Amino acid sequence: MEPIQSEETGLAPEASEAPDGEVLGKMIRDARKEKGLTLEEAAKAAAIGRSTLSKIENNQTRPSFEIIRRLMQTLELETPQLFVQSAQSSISGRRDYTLSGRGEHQKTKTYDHELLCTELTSKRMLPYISTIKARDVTEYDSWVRHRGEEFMYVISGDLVLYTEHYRPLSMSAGDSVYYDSGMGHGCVSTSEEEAKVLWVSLEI
Amino acid sequence: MEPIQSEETGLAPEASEAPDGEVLGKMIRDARKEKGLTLEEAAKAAAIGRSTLSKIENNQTRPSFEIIRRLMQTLELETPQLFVQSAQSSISGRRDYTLSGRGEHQKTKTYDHELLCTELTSKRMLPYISTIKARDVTEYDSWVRHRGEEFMYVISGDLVLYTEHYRPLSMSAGDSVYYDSGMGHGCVSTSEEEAKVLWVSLEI
DNA sequence: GGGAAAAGTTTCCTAAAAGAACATTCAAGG
DNA sequence: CCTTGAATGTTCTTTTAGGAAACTTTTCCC
Repeated sequence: MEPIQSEETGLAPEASEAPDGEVLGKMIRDARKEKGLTLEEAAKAAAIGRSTLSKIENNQTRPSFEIIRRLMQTLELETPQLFVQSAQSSISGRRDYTLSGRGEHQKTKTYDHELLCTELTSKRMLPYISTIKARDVTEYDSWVRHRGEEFMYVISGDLVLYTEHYRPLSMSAGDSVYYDSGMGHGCVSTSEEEAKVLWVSLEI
Repeated sequence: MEPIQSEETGLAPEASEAPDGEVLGKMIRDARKEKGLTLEEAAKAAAIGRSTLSKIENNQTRPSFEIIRRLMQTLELETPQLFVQSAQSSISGRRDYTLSGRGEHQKTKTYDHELLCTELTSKRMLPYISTIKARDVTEYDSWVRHRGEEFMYVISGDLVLYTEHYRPLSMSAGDSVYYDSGMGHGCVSTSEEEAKVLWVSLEI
């Protein structure tokens, strides 16, 4: 149901593998369920038809931008999510290497929360993996805060990222976040087992 | 042009004073002009019709979400802008936080590269996941090279990282490397299945 | 279980978006 | 001026979204 290509442009819709085909509907349904709303309640709140919402959730239609906008407000969805697509993964063991100048790459011992590179002074980004114990915060009672930007990727487990300015964000394996690390933040593992997270931090 | 209310819901569309009515079109036109594209070029790049784009820019239509998504990619528009009511476009506000949670990531036109964040302009690091097809190089025939640093983490699969100055490096799930991306580099998947790699790139 | 009520899905129809073709405007040269 | 070609705007047609209502499924009491 997508051959939306134009004769005029002659372009295939390659540039458009997006939330639509698969995940958009699920995303919205999840958000609705999470708020404990029925189709009717949600539809009413967003001022759209019940059937329309149903079709959207089942990916049976390509909603208009306007409709999506209303749903976003109603379900309090974060915008970027909608434009983004899925990836998932699982990992096993790990070794790390650091390639720097010219010469050899060296192996760093990686235990549990460990740096993923050596020769820090020559690098601007700081990659490391953290293991977050079940139901335990990474850093206690206060926000972690350091001028710069940070990218986080959940390798395994489930966790919640708390931030100073936003609602808590539930994440699981394969999810990622990019945020301003000057904003207070912290994690709690919500899975039974511990969660593994890859961080790449960039100081200003 | 707004009586979009439903008999069923009986709700007025109050909850929706958004970019549509006035600014959406302007926003898009501005973005296009800024990139120095003509209607035709932009439309082609976004795989939509020229006339459609014209109508959108003149607010003569309520584009579908899909269409907006493509335009966003093409024009590299910031997502939130589109949803923010602000009739006035002072987007200056802070923008920390790009979620790509719940397993959704934006896919870029770069075939199997999936960007893990949006609003690129506001970020210094560029995180993305690449799927490397079995026995296929990521980038063909020549080294990839771009001033800056790069961190790579193997999510799944086996691969070999070839670099200009070093011996090929075999890596598998969980391994990571940090290197100067100014040095030519490229990957080949050595596993039967495709390999998934997480990259975080930092330009100088 | 059986029957109601609620939740969700599908159908049908109307209104509107998307694309192609046609029309217009605009900028340069002659 | 008056072309000429590029860029944008408008008209026309086809396709599809969106809503109401009919229909199906699920839930949950009795």
